Amino acid sequence: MSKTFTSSTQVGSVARALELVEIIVHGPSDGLSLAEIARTTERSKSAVLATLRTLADFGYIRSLEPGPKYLPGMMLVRLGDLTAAKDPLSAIARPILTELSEKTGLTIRVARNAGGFPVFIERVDGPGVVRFHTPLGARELPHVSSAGKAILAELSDEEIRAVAKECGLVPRTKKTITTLSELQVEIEKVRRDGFATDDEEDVQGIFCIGAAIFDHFGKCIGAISATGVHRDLSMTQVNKLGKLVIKYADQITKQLHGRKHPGGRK
Amino acid sequence: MSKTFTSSTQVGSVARALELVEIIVHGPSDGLSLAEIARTTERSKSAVLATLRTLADFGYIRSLEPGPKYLPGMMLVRLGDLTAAKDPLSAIARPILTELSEKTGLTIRVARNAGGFPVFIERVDGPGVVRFHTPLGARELPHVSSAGKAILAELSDEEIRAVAKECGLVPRTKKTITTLSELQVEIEKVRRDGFATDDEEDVQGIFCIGAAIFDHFGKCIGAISATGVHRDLSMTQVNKLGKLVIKYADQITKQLHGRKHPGGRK
DNA sequence: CTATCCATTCGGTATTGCCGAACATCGTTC
DNA sequence: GAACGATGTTCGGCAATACCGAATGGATAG
Repeated sequence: MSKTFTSSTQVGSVARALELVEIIVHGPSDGLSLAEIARTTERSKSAVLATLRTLADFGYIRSLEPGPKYLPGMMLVRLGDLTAAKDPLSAIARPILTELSEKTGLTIRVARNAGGFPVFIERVDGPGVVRFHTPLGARELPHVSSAGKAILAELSDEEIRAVAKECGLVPRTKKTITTLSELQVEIEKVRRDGFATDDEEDVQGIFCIGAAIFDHFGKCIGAISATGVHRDLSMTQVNKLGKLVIKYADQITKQLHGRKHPGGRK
Repeated sequence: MSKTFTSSTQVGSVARALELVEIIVHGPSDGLSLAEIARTTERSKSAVLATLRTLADFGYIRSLEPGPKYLPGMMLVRLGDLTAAKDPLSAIARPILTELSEKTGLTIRVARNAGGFPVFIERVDGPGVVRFHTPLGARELPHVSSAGKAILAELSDEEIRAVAKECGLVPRTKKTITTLSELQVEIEKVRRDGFATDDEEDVQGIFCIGAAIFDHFGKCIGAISATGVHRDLSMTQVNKLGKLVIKYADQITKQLHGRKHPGGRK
Protein backbone atom coordinates (compact mmCIF):
# COMPACT_ATOMS: atom_id res chain seq x y z
CA MET A 1 0.00 0.00 0.00
CA SER A 2 2.76 2.45 0.87
CA LYS A 3 4.14 3.97 -2.26
CA THR A 4 7.53 2.63 -3.24
CA PHE A 5 8.24 5.32 -5.77
CA THR A 6 10.04 4.53 -8.95
CA SER A 7 12.87 6.78 -9.95
CA SER A 8 11.19 8.25 -13.01
CA THR A 9 9.09 11.37 -12.87
CA GLN A 10 5.53 10.99 -11.74
CA VAL A 11 2.57 13.13 -10.93
CA GLY A 12 1.96 12.96 -7.24
CA SER A 13 -1.57 14.28 -7.16
CA VAL A 14 -2.65 11.75 -9.77
CA ALA A 15 -1.05 8.90 -7.85
CA ARG A 16 -2.84 10.02 -4.71
CA ALA A 17 -6.13 10.21 -6.59
CA LEU A 18 -5.77 6.68 -7.91
CA GLU A 19 -5.03 5.49 -4.40
CA LEU A 20 -8.37 6.94 -3.38
CA VAL A 21 -10.10 4.97 -6.13
CA GLU A 22 -8.51 1.78 -4.89
CA ILE A 23 -9.49 2.48 -1.30
CA ILE A 24 -13.09 3.13 -2.28
CA VAL A 25 -13.33 0.10 -4.54
CA HIS A 26 -12.00 -2.11 -1.77
CA GLY A 27 -14.05 -0.34 0.88
CA PRO A 28 -17.30 -1.49 2.44
CA SER A 29 -20.31 -1.81 0.18
CA ASP A 30 -22.09 1.03 1.97
CA GLY A 31 -19.29 3.40 1.12
CA LEU A 32 -16.69 5.49 2.91
CA SER A 33 -17.00 8.99 4.31
CA LEU A 34 -14.63 11.84 3.62
CA ALA A 35 -13.28 11.72 7.16
CA GLU A 36 -12.58 8.00 6.94
CA ILE A 37 -10.72 8.37 3.68
CA ALA A 38 -8.73 11.34 4.94
CA ARG A 39 -7.75 9.36 8.02
CA THR A 40 -6.57 6.25 6.19
CA THR A 41 -4.57 8.27 3.68
CA GLU A 42 -3.24 10.64 6.35
CA ARG A 43 -4.04 13.69 4.33
CA SER A 44 -6.06 16.80 4.95
CA LYS A 45 -9.78 16.61 4.42
CA SER A 46 -9.76 19.57 2.08
CA ALA A 47 -7.23 17.99 -0.25
CA VAL A 48 -9.10 14.70 -0.25
CA LEU A 49 -12.39 16.48 -0.87
CA ALA A 50 -11.10 18.26 -3.94
CA THR A 51 -9.78 15.00 -5.34
CA LEU A 52 -13.00 13.15 -4.61
CA ARG A 53 -14.98 15.82 -6.40
CA THR A 54 -12.81 15.45 -9.45
CA LEU A 55 -13.17 11.68 -9.42
CA ALA A 56 -16.91 12.02 -8.97
CA ASP A 57 -17.15 14.44 -11.91
CA PHE A 58 -15.63 11.78 -14.13
CA GLY A 59 -17.87 9.05 -12.74
CA TYR A 60 -15.02 7.07 -11.23
CA ILE A 61 -16.79 7.34 -7.90
CA ARG A 62 -20.26 8.44 -6.91
CA SER A 63 -21.27 10.25 -3.75
CA LEU A 64 -24.27 8.86 -1.97
CA GLU A 65 -26.24 11.46 -0.04
CA PRO A 66 -26.63 12.10 2.77
CA GLY A 67 -23.29 11.92 4.40
CA PRO A 68 -22.07 11.81 1.76
CA LYS A 69 -20.61 8.35 1.42
CA TYR A 70 -18.38 7.59 -1.54
CA LEU A 71 -18.84 4.48 -3.65
CA PRO A 72 -17.27 3.15 -6.87
CA GLY A 73 -18.79 4.79 -9.93
CA MET A 74 -20.23 3.42 -13.10
CA MET A 75 -17.46 4.85 -15.24
CA LEU A 76 -15.21 2.10 -13.86
CA VAL A 77 -17.61 -0.50 -15.20
CA ARG A 78 -17.71 1.25 -18.52
CA LEU A 79 -13.96 1.56 -18.87
CA GLY A 80 -13.45 -2.05 -17.88
CA ASP A 81 -16.01 -3.20 -20.40
CA LEU A 82 -14.50 -1.10 -23.18
CA THR A 83 -11.01 -2.29 -22.31
CA ALA A 84 -12.04 -5.93 -22.44
CA ALA A 85 -14.01 -5.40 -25.65
CA LYS A 86 -11.00 -3.78 -27.30
CA ASP A 87 -8.86 -6.84 -26.63
CA PRO A 88 -9.13 -9.12 -29.67
CA LEU A 89 -8.56 -12.22 -27.53
CA SER A 90 -11.53 -11.31 -25.39
CA ALA A 91 -13.74 -10.52 -28.37
CA ILE A 92 -12.95 -13.76 -30.14
CA ALA A 93 -13.12 -15.87 -27.01
CA ARG A 94 -16.48 -14.71 -25.69
CA PRO A 95 -18.85 -16.73 -27.87
CA ILE A 96 -16.61 -19.77 -27.54
CA LEU A 97 -16.57 -19.45 -23.77
CA THR A 98 -20.33 -19.18 -23.81
CA GLU A 99 -20.65 -22.40 -25.74
CA LEU A 100 -18.28 -24.26 -23.45
CA SER A 101 -20.08 -22.92 -20.42
CA GLU A 102 -23.41 -24.18 -21.72
CA LYS A 103 -21.94 -27.57 -22.54
CA THR A 104 -20.28 -28.06 -19.15
CA GLY A 105 -22.36 -25.94 -16.81
CA LEU A 106 -19.12 -24.49 -15.45
CA THR A 107 -17.72 -20.98 -15.21
CA ILE A 108 -15.28 -20.39 -18.06
CA ARG A 109 -12.62 -17.70 -18.15
CA VAL A 110 -9.90 -16.65 -20.53
CA ALA A 111 -6.56 -15.27 -19.37
CA ARG A 112 -3.74 -13.47 -21.07
CA ASN A 113 -0.17 -14.58 -20.50
CA ALA A 114 1.45 -11.67 -18.65
CA GLY A 115 5.05 -12.72 -18.17
CA GLY A 116 4.10 -16.24 -17.10
CA PHE A 117 1.28 -14.99 -14.88
CA PRO A 118 -2.34 -15.39 -15.95
CA VAL A 119 -4.49 -12.28 -16.13
CA PHE A 120 -8.13 -13.15 -16.69
CA ILE A 121 -9.91 -10.78 -19.03
CA GLU A 122 -13.28 -12.38 -19.66
CA ARG A 123 -15.69 -14.64 -17.80
CA VAL A 124 -18.85 -16.53 -18.65
CA ASP A 125 -20.74 -17.97 -15.72
CA GLY A 126 -22.41 -21.33 -15.81
CA PRO A 127 -25.88 -21.90 -14.44
CA GLY A 128 -26.46 -23.10 -10.91
CA VAL A 129 -26.97 -21.56 -7.52
CA VAL A 130 -23.43 -21.80 -6.24
CA ARG A 131 -21.49 -18.67 -6.98
CA PHE A 132 -17.92 -17.82 -6.17
CA HIS A 133 -15.71 -14.94 -7.05
CA THR A 134 -13.72 -15.38 -10.20
CA PRO A 135 -12.19 -11.94 -10.48
CA LEU A 136 -11.05 -10.34 -13.72
CA GLY A 137 -8.11 -8.09 -14.50
CA ALA A 138 -5.89 -9.27 -11.67
CA ARG A 139 -2.58 -11.02 -12.10
CA GLU A 140 -3.19 -14.41 -10.49
CA LEU A 141 -0.75 -16.92 -9.10
CA PRO A 142 0.59 -19.22 -11.80
CA HIS A 143 1.24 -22.29 -9.62
CA VAL A 144 -2.23 -22.59 -8.11
CA SER A 145 -4.41 -22.03 -11.18
CA SER A 146 -5.00 -24.32 -14.10
CA ALA A 147 -4.63 -21.45 -16.55
CA GLY A 148 -1.35 -20.53 -14.90
CA LYS A 149 0.00 -24.07 -15.17
CA ALA A 150 -1.16 -24.33 -18.77
CA ILE A 151 0.88 -21.20 -19.51
CA LEU A 152 3.89 -22.37 -17.50
CA ALA A 153 3.96 -25.64 -19.42
CA GLU A 154 4.70 -23.68 -22.58
CA LEU A 155 7.70 -21.91 -21.09
CA SER A 156 11.26 -23.17 -20.93
CA ASP A 157 12.42 -24.74 -17.68
CA GLU A 158 14.55 -21.70 -17.03
CA GLU A 159 11.61 -19.37 -17.47
CA ILE A 160 9.55 -21.54 -15.15
CA ARG A 161 12.22 -21.20 -12.48
CA ALA A 162 12.19 -17.43 -12.89
CA VAL A 163 8.39 -17.24 -12.56
CA ALA A 164 8.43 -19.60 -9.59
CA LYS A 165 10.99 -17.38 -7.91
CA GLU A 166 8.96 -14.26 -8.64
CA CYS A 167 5.71 -15.62 -7.21
CA GLY A 168 7.44 -17.46 -4.39
CA LEU A 169 5.19 -20.54 -4.69
CA VAL A 170 3.14 -19.26 -1.78
CA PRO A 171 0.70 -21.77 -0.31
CA ARG A 172 -3.04 -21.17 -0.58
CA THR A 173 -4.43 -24.49 0.63
CA LYS A 174 -2.99 -27.73 1.94
CA LYS A 175 -2.81 -29.06 -1.61
CA THR A 176 -0.86 -26.13 -3.04
CA ILE A 177 2.40 -26.98 -4.78
CA THR A 178 5.14 -25.19 -2.86
CA THR A 179 8.40 -26.66 -4.13
CA LEU A 180 10.05 -26.26 -7.49
CA SER A 181 10.61 -30.00 -7.96
CA GLU A 182 6.95 -30.75 -7.37
CA LEU A 183 6.04 -28.02 -9.81
CA GLN A 184 8.34 -29.44 -12.45
CA VAL A 185 6.77 -32.87 -12.11
CA GLU A 186 3.33 -31.28 -12.40
CA ILE A 187 4.35 -29.32 -15.49
CA GLU A 188 5.60 -32.51 -17.11
CA LYS A 189 2.18 -34.01 -16.56
CA VAL A 190 0.54 -30.96 -18.12
CA ARG A 191 2.82 -31.28 -21.14
CA ARG A 192 1.84 -34.94 -21.55
CA ASP A 193 -1.89 -34.41 -21.09
CA GLY A 194 -2.24 -31.14 -22.94
CA PHE A 195 -4.36 -29.66 -20.18
CA ALA A 196 -3.71 -28.48 -16.62
CA THR A 197 -5.67 -28.97 -13.42
CA ASP A 198 -6.08 -27.15 -10.15
CA ASP A 199 -7.41 -29.59 -7.60
CA GLU A 200 -8.25 -27.41 -4.60
CA GLU A 201 -4.80 -25.87 -4.79
CA ASP A 202 -6.08 -22.29 -4.77
CA VAL A 203 -9.40 -22.46 -2.95
CA GLN A 204 -10.73 -25.34 -0.88
CA GLY A 205 -13.55 -27.13 -2.66
CA ILE A 206 -12.88 -25.57 -6.07
CA PHE A 207 -11.29 -27.24 -9.06
CA CYS A 208 -10.22 -25.89 -12.45
CA ILE A 209 -9.14 -27.33 -15.75
CA GLY A 210 -7.22 -25.19 -18.23
CA ALA A 211 -5.59 -25.30 -21.64
CA ALA A 212 -3.30 -22.93 -23.51
CA ILE A 213 -3.93 -20.60 -26.46
CA PHE A 214 -1.32 -19.75 -29.10
CA ASP A 215 -0.58 -17.02 -31.61
CA HIS A 216 0.68 -17.46 -35.13
CA PHE A 217 4.27 -17.73 -33.94
CA GLY A 218 3.29 -20.70 -31.80
CA LYS A 219 3.84 -18.61 -28.68
CA CYS A 220 1.47 -19.14 -25.79
CA ILE A 221 -0.51 -15.94 -25.35
CA GLY A 222 -2.95 -17.17 -22.74
CA ALA A 223 -5.26 -19.91 -21.60
CA ILE A 224 -8.85 -20.74 -20.85
CA SER A 225 -10.04 -22.47 -17.73
CA ALA A 226 -13.22 -24.12 -16.48
CA THR A 227 -14.05 -23.72 -12.81
CA GLY A 228 -16.49 -25.68 -10.66
CA VAL A 229 -17.08 -27.06 -7.20
CA HIS A 230 -14.99 -30.10 -6.38
CA ARG A 231 -17.72 -32.48 -5.28
CA ASP A 232 -19.47 -32.24 -8.66
CA LEU A 233 -16.52 -33.89 -10.32
CA SER A 234 -15.55 -37.53 -10.65
CA MET A 235 -12.07 -38.57 -11.67
CA THR A 236 -13.28 -40.21 -14.88
CA GLN A 237 -14.71 -36.86 -15.90
CA VAL A 238 -11.42 -35.09 -15.57
CA ASN A 239 -9.95 -36.55 -18.73
CA LYS A 240 -13.12 -36.02 -20.70
CA LEU A 241 -13.39 -32.45 -19.48
CA GLY A 242 -9.71 -31.90 -20.18
CA LYS A 243 -10.14 -33.00 -23.76
CA LEU A 244 -13.13 -30.69 -24.11
CA VAL A 245 -11.27 -27.70 -22.73
CA ILE A 246 -8.38 -28.39 -25.10
CA LYS A 247 -10.80 -28.54 -27.99
CA TYR A 248 -12.27 -25.15 -27.21
CA ALA A 249 -8.87 -23.62 -26.52
CA ASP A 250 -7.73 -24.88 -29.91
CA GLN A 251 -10.81 -23.31 -31.44
CA ILE A 252 -9.73 -19.92 -30.10
CA THR A 253 -6.17 -20.51 -31.31
CA LYS A 254 -7.53 -21.30 -34.74
CA GLN A 255 -9.66 -18.16 -34.90
CA LEU A 256 -6.59 -16.14 -33.92
CA HIS A 257 -4.78 -17.76 -36.85
CA GLY A 258 -2.46 -19.29 -34.30
CA ARG A 259 -0.80 -22.68 -34.21
CA LYS A 260 0.45 -25.06 -31.57
CA HIS A 261 4.11 -26.02 -31.20
CA PRO A 262 5.38 -25.34 -34.71
CA GLY A 263 7.78 -28.12 -35.63
CA GLY A 264 6.99 -30.12 -32.51
CA ARG A 265 7.59 -29.18 -28.88
CA LYS A 266 11.06 -27.90 -28.01
CA MET B 1 -16.01 16.24 -23.75
CA SER B 2 -14.74 19.78 -23.50
CA LYS B 3 -14.21 20.78 -19.93
CA THR B 4 -17.16 22.70 -18.58
CA PHE B 5 -15.70 23.30 -15.18
CA THR B 6 -17.98 23.19 -12.20
CA SER B 7 -17.64 25.98 -9.71
CA SER B 8 -16.44 23.80 -6.84
CA THR B 9 -12.78 23.14 -6.25
CA GLN B 10 -11.15 20.46 -8.33
CA VAL B 11 -7.74 19.01 -8.91
CA GLY B 12 -6.65 19.98 -12.38
CA SER B 13 -3.87 17.49 -12.82
CA VAL B 14 -6.16 14.63 -11.86
CA ALA B 15 -8.81 15.79 -14.30
CA ARG B 16 -6.23 15.98 -17.05
CA ALA B 17 -5.02 12.49 -16.19
CA LEU B 18 -8.51 11.04 -16.41
CA GLU B 19 -8.95 12.72 -19.77
CA LEU B 20 -5.91 10.80 -20.93
CA VAL B 21 -7.47 7.55 -19.80
CA GLU B 22 -10.59 8.31 -21.79
CA ILE B 23 -8.60 9.20 -24.88
CA ILE B 24 -6.63 5.99 -24.71
CA VAL B 25 -9.66 3.82 -24.04
CA HIS B 26 -11.46 5.34 -27.01
CA GLY B 27 -8.33 5.31 -29.13
CA PRO B 28 -7.39 2.81 -31.83
CA SER B 29 -6.81 -0.77 -30.78
CA ASP B 30 -3.12 -0.56 -31.63
CA GLY B 31 -2.63 2.24 -29.17
CA LEU B 32 -1.65 5.90 -29.19
CA SER B 33 1.81 7.43 -29.09
CA LEU B 34 2.95 10.10 -26.68
CA ALA B 35 3.11 12.69 -29.45
CA GLU B 36 -0.42 11.92 -30.60
CA ILE B 37 -1.79 12.25 -27.11
CA ALA B 38 0.12 15.47 -26.46
CA ARG B 39 -1.23 16.93 -29.68
CA THR B 40 -4.88 16.08 -29.09
CA THR B 41 -4.73 17.40 -25.54
CA GLU B 42 -2.70 20.45 -26.53
CA ARG B 43 -0.23 19.98 -23.74
CA SER B 44 3.50 19.57 -23.53
CA LYS B 45 4.98 16.16 -24.11
CA SER B 46 6.85 16.23 -20.83
CA ALA B 47 3.72 16.84 -18.82
CA VAL B 48 1.81 14.14 -20.65
CA LEU B 49 4.69 11.70 -20.24
CA ALA B 50 4.81 12.13 -16.48
CA THR B 51 1.07 11.56 -16.26
CA LEU B 52 1.20 8.51 -18.51
CA ARG B 53 3.92 7.01 -16.37
CA THR B 54 1.80 7.44 -13.28
CA LEU B 55 -1.21 5.86 -14.95
CA ALA B 56 0.95 3.00 -16.20
CA ASP B 57 2.34 2.41 -12.70
CA PHE B 58 -1.20 1.88 -11.48
CA GLY B 59 -2.10 -0.36 -14.39
CA TYR B 60 -4.71 2.00 -15.79
CA ILE B 61 -2.80 1.96 -19.05
CA ARG B 62 0.01 -0.19 -20.36
CA SER B 63 2.82 0.88 -22.62
CA LEU B 64 3.51 -1.39 -25.54
CA GLU B 65 7.14 -1.39 -26.67
CA PRO B 66 8.56 -0.34 -28.96
CA GLY B 67 7.20 3.07 -29.55
CA PRO B 68 5.92 3.01 -26.97
CA LYS B 69 2.23 2.94 -27.75
CA TYR B 70 -0.21 3.35 -24.90
CA LEU B 71 -3.18 1.02 -24.45
CA PRO B 72 -5.85 0.57 -21.78
CA GLY B 73 -4.56 -1.43 -18.82
CA MET B 74 -5.88 -4.44 -17.01
CA MET B 75 -6.52 -2.48 -13.84
CA LEU B 76 -9.52 -0.95 -15.58
CA VAL B 77 -10.95 -4.42 -16.13
CA ARG B 78 -10.27 -5.27 -12.52
CA LEU B 79 -11.86 -2.14 -11.11
CA GLY B 80 -14.90 -2.53 -13.33
CA ASP B 81 -15.33 -6.13 -12.28
CA LEU B 82 -14.98 -5.28 -8.60
CA THR B 83 -17.40 -2.39 -8.93
CA ALA B 84 -20.03 -4.55 -10.59
CA ALA B 85 -19.47 -7.36 -8.09
CA LYS B 86 -19.96 -4.96 -5.20
CA ASP B 87 -23.37 -3.94 -6.47
CA PRO B 88 -25.95 -6.20 -4.84
CA LEU B 89 -28.28 -5.91 -7.83
CA SER B 90 -25.57 -7.23 -10.10
CA ALA B 91 -24.62 -10.04 -7.75
CA ILE B 92 -28.20 -11.22 -7.35
CA ALA B 93 -29.07 -10.80 -10.99
CA ARG B 94 -26.17 -12.67 -12.54
CA PRO B 95 -27.33 -16.28 -12.10
CA ILE B 96 -30.85 -15.29 -13.06
CA LEU B 97 -29.63 -13.59 -16.21
CA THR B 98 -27.64 -16.69 -17.05
CA GLU B 99 -30.72 -18.86 -16.77
CA LEU B 100 -32.81 -16.54 -18.91
CA SER B 101 -30.05 -16.36 -21.48
CA GLU B 102 -29.89 -20.13 -21.74
CA LYS B 103 -33.64 -20.38 -22.03
CA THR B 104 -33.98 -17.76 -24.75
CA GLY B 105 -30.59 -17.82 -26.45
CA LEU B 106 -30.55 -14.01 -26.22
CA THR B 107 -28.19 -11.54 -24.62
CA ILE B 108 -29.56 -10.46 -21.25
CA ARG B 109 -28.55 -7.32 -19.36
CA VAL B 110 -29.56 -5.66 -16.14
CA ALA B 111 -29.68 -1.90 -15.70
CA ARG B 112 -29.91 0.39 -12.73
CA ASN B 113 -32.40 3.24 -12.76
CA ALA B 114 -30.24 6.38 -12.74
CA GLY B 115 -32.70 9.26 -12.66
CA GLY B 116 -34.94 7.69 -15.28
CA PHE B 117 -32.01 6.66 -17.45
CA PRO B 118 -30.90 3.04 -17.64
CA VAL B 119 -27.29 2.22 -16.76
CA PHE B 120 -26.46 -1.37 -17.57
CA ILE B 121 -24.22 -3.03 -15.03
CA GLU B 122 -24.15 -6.68 -16.02
CA ARG B 123 -24.44 -8.71 -19.19
CA VAL B 124 -24.77 -12.38 -20.07
CA ASP B 125 -24.33 -13.26 -23.71
CA GLY B 126 -26.41 -15.83 -25.45
CA PRO B 127 -24.91 -18.40 -27.78
CA GLY B 128 -24.73 -17.87 -31.51
CA VAL B 129 -22.32 -16.36 -33.94
CA VAL B 130 -23.88 -12.93 -34.25
CA ARG B 131 -22.36 -10.51 -31.80
CA PHE B 132 -23.10 -6.87 -31.25
CA HIS B 133 -21.92 -4.37 -28.72
CA THR B 134 -24.04 -4.15 -25.62
CA PRO B 135 -21.93 -1.79 -23.54
CA LEU B 136 -21.94 -1.64 -19.76
CA GLY B 137 -21.64 1.29 -17.39
CA ALA B 138 -22.96 3.93 -19.78
CA ARG B 139 -26.11 5.94 -19.25
CA GLU B 140 -28.26 4.93 -22.20
CA LEU B 141 -31.17 6.69 -23.82
CA PRO B 142 -34.44 5.92 -22.06
CA HIS B 143 -36.77 6.32 -25.03
CA VAL B 144 -35.02 3.91 -27.40
CA SER B 145 -34.29 1.00 -25.06
CA SER B 146 -36.71 -1.51 -23.61
CA ALA B 147 -35.09 -1.23 -20.20
CA GLY B 148 -35.43 2.54 -20.40
CA LYS B 149 -39.11 2.35 -21.27
CA ALA B 150 -39.72 -0.21 -18.53
CA ILE B 151 -38.22 2.26 -16.07
CA LEU B 152 -40.11 5.23 -17.51
CA ALA B 153 -43.41 3.36 -17.16
CA GLU B 154 -42.89 3.34 -13.40
CA LEU B 155 -42.43 7.10 -13.17
CA SER B 156 -45.14 9.73 -12.89
CA ASP B 157 -46.19 11.51 -16.06
CA GLU B 158 -44.48 14.62 -14.81
CA GLU B 159 -41.22 12.77 -14.25
CA ILE B 160 -41.49 11.26 -17.73
CA ARG B 161 -41.80 14.73 -19.19
CA ALA B 162 -38.69 15.83 -17.30
CA VAL B 163 -36.65 12.86 -18.50
CA ALA B 164 -37.89 13.32 -22.07
CA LYS B 165 -36.81 16.93 -21.94
CA GLU B 166 -33.40 15.99 -20.55
CA CYS B 167 -32.63 13.38 -23.22
CA GLY B 168 -34.28 15.37 -25.99
CA LEU B 169 -35.91 12.30 -27.58
CA VAL B 170 -33.12 12.22 -30.12
CA PRO B 171 -33.71 9.92 -33.10
CA ARG B 172 -31.50 6.86 -33.58
CA THR B 173 -33.33 5.05 -36.37
CA LYS B 174 -36.42 5.69 -38.47
CA LYS B 175 -38.53 3.92 -35.89
CA THR B 176 -37.35 5.97 -32.92
CA ILE B 177 -40.06 7.69 -30.90
CA THR B 178 -39.34 11.42 -31.10
CA THR B 179 -42.45 13.12 -29.74
CA LEU B 180 -43.73 13.25 -26.20
CA SER B 181 -47.27 12.25 -27.19
CA GLU B 182 -46.05 9.14 -28.98
CA LEU B 183 -43.93 8.29 -25.97
CA GLN B 184 -46.89 8.65 -23.63
CA VAL B 185 -48.97 6.27 -25.77
CA GLU B 186 -46.08 3.81 -25.77
CA ILE B 187 -45.67 4.06 -22.01
CA GLU B 188 -49.38 3.34 -21.55
CA LYS B 189 -48.90 0.19 -23.57
CA VAL B 190 -45.95 -0.80 -21.37
CA ARG B 191 -48.06 -0.26 -18.27
CA ARG B 192 -50.80 -2.51 -19.69
CA ASP B 193 -48.48 -5.28 -20.84
CA GLY B 194 -46.01 -5.19 -17.95
CA PHE B 195 -43.07 -5.33 -20.34
CA ALA B 196 -41.47 -2.90 -22.79
CA THR B 197 -40.14 -3.38 -26.29
CA ASP B 198 -37.57 -1.74 -28.50
CA ASP B 199 -38.36 -2.63 -32.09
CA GLU B 200 -35.35 -1.35 -34.03
CA GLU B 201 -35.71 2.01 -32.31
CA ASP B 202 -32.09 2.18 -31.19
CA VAL B 203 -30.21 0.07 -33.74
CA GLN B 204 -31.49 -1.17 -37.07
CA GLY B 205 -32.10 -4.91 -37.00
CA ILE B 206 -31.97 -5.21 -33.22
CA PHE B 207 -34.91 -5.70 -30.88
CA CYS B 208 -35.14 -5.74 -27.08
CA ILE B 209 -37.72 -6.71 -24.51
CA GLY B 210 -37.47 -5.39 -20.96
CA ALA B 211 -39.19 -5.46 -17.59
CA ALA B 212 -38.75 -3.50 -14.39
CA ILE B 213 -37.24 -4.46 -11.02
CA PHE B 214 -38.42 -3.06 -7.67
CA ASP B 215 -37.12 -2.55 -4.16
CA HIS B 216 -39.00 -3.12 -0.93
CA PHE B 217 -40.62 0.30 -1.14
CA GLY B 218 -42.10 -0.63 -4.51
CA LYS B 219 -39.81 1.83 -6.22
CA CYS B 220 -38.37 0.85 -9.59
CA ILE B 221 -34.63 0.47 -9.16
CA GLY B 222 -33.84 -0.93 -12.59
CA ALA B 223 -34.79 -3.33 -15.32
CA ILE B 224 -33.61 -6.33 -17.27
CA SER B 225 -33.70 -6.62 -21.01
CA ALA B 226 -33.28 -9.34 -23.61
CA THR B 227 -31.60 -8.38 -26.87
CA GLY B 228 -31.54 -10.20 -30.20
CA VAL B 229 -31.56 -9.74 -33.94
CA HIS B 230 -34.90 -8.69 -35.33
CA ARG B 231 -35.36 -11.35 -37.99
CA ASP B 232 -35.21 -14.15 -35.40
CA LEU B 233 -38.42 -12.90 -33.84
CA SER B 234 -42.03 -13.46 -34.81
CA MET B 235 -44.82 -11.36 -33.43
CA THR B 236 -46.43 -14.26 -31.62
CA GLN B 237 -43.19 -14.73 -29.76
CA VAL B 238 -43.17 -11.20 -28.44
CA ASN B 239 -45.90 -11.79 -25.91
CA LYS B 240 -44.46 -15.11 -24.83
CA LEU B 241 -41.00 -13.59 -24.48
CA GLY B 242 -42.44 -10.60 -22.67
CA LYS B 243 -44.09 -12.84 -20.12
CA LEU B 244 -40.84 -14.70 -19.64
CA VAL B 245 -38.82 -11.54 -19.13
CA ILE B 246 -41.38 -10.33 -16.59
CA LYS B 247 -41.10 -13.62 -14.75
CA TYR B 248 -37.35 -13.37 -14.43
CA ALA B 249 -37.48 -9.69 -13.50
CA ASP B 250 -39.94 -10.59 -10.78
CA GLN B 251 -37.57 -13.26 -9.59
CA ILE B 252 -34.87 -10.62 -9.08
CA THR B 253 -37.37 -8.34 -7.35
CA LYS B 254 -38.27 -11.19 -5.03
CA GLN B 255 -34.67 -11.96 -4.14
CA LEU B 256 -34.15 -8.28 -3.37
CA HIS B 257 -37.12 -8.52 -1.01
CA GLY B 258 -38.84 -6.02 -3.25
CA ARG B 259 -42.45 -5.74 -4.29
CA LYS B 260 -44.38 -4.40 -7.25
CA HIS B 261 -46.81 -1.51 -6.99
CA PRO B 262 -47.77 -1.69 -3.33
CA GLY B 263 -51.43 -0.90 -3.05
CA GLY B 264 -51.94 -0.88 -6.81
CA ARG B 265 -50.43 1.40 -9.41
CA LYS B 266 -50.47 5.16 -8.75
C1' DC C 1 -27.26 22.78 26.42
C1' DT C 2 -22.77 21.27 25.54
C1' DA C 3 -19.78 18.35 23.19
C1' DT C 4 -18.30 15.91 19.28
C1' DC C 5 -18.46 14.43 15.19
C1' DC C 6 -19.10 15.65 10.34
C1' DA C 7 -18.67 18.25 5.55
C1' DT C 8 -17.44 22.35 3.62
C1' DT C 9 -15.13 27.06 2.66
C1' DC C 10 -11.27 30.01 2.42
C1' DG C 11 -6.57 32.21 2.40
C1' DG C 12 -1.65 31.70 2.41
C1' DT C 13 2.35 29.15 1.41
C1' DA C 14 5.56 26.37 -0.77
C1' DT C 15 5.18 22.35 -3.09
C1' DT C 16 5.24 20.60 -7.68
C1' DG C 17 3.33 20.13 -11.92
C1' DC C 18 4.07 22.34 -16.13
C1' DC C 19 6.59 24.23 -20.02
C1' DG C 20 10.27 24.74 -23.37
C1' DA C 21 14.72 23.82 -24.71
C1' DA C 22 18.09 20.40 -25.45
C1' DC C 23 19.47 15.71 -26.38
C1' DA C 24 19.23 10.92 -28.23
C1' DT C 25 17.30 7.84 -31.57
C1' DC C 26 15.00 6.10 -35.24
C1' DG C 27 13.25 6.12 -40.14
C1' DT C 28 12.98 8.61 -44.60
C1' DT C 29 14.42 11.13 -48.24
C1' DC C 30 17.37 13.34 -51.29
C1' DG D 1 25.77 9.03 -46.62
C1' DA D 2 24.09 13.17 -44.91
C1' DA D 3 20.29 15.94 -43.74
C1' DC D 4 15.83 16.05 -42.30
C1' DG D 5 11.74 15.26 -39.58
C1' DA D 6 9.67 12.55 -36.61
C1' DT D 7 9.87 10.46 -32.28
C1' DG D 8 10.75 9.60 -26.82
C1' DT D 9 13.35 11.34 -23.11
C1' DT D 10 15.81 14.45 -19.59
C1' DC D 11 16.48 18.69 -17.14
C1' DG D 12 16.28 23.44 -15.13
C1' DG D 13 13.32 27.14 -13.70
C1' DC D 14 9.18 29.58 -12.97
C1' DA D 15 4.66 30.14 -11.61
C1' DA D 16 0.53 27.88 -11.14
C1' DT D 17 -1.81 25.23 -7.84
C1' DA D 18 -2.42 21.49 -4.80
C1' DC D 19 -1.96 21.20 -0.23
C1' DC D 20 -2.70 22.37 4.71
C1' DG D 21 -4.94 24.26 8.81
C1' DA D 22 -8.09 27.08 10.81
C1' DA D 23 -12.79 28.51 10.88
C1' DT D 24 -17.80 27.87 9.93
C1' DG D 25 -22.24 25.59 9.97
C1' DG D 26 -24.84 21.62 10.64
C1' DA D 27 -26.12 17.26 12.62
C1' DT D 28 -26.29 13.98 16.25
C1' DA D 29 -25.50 12.36 20.75
C1' DG D 30 -25.03 12.73 25.66
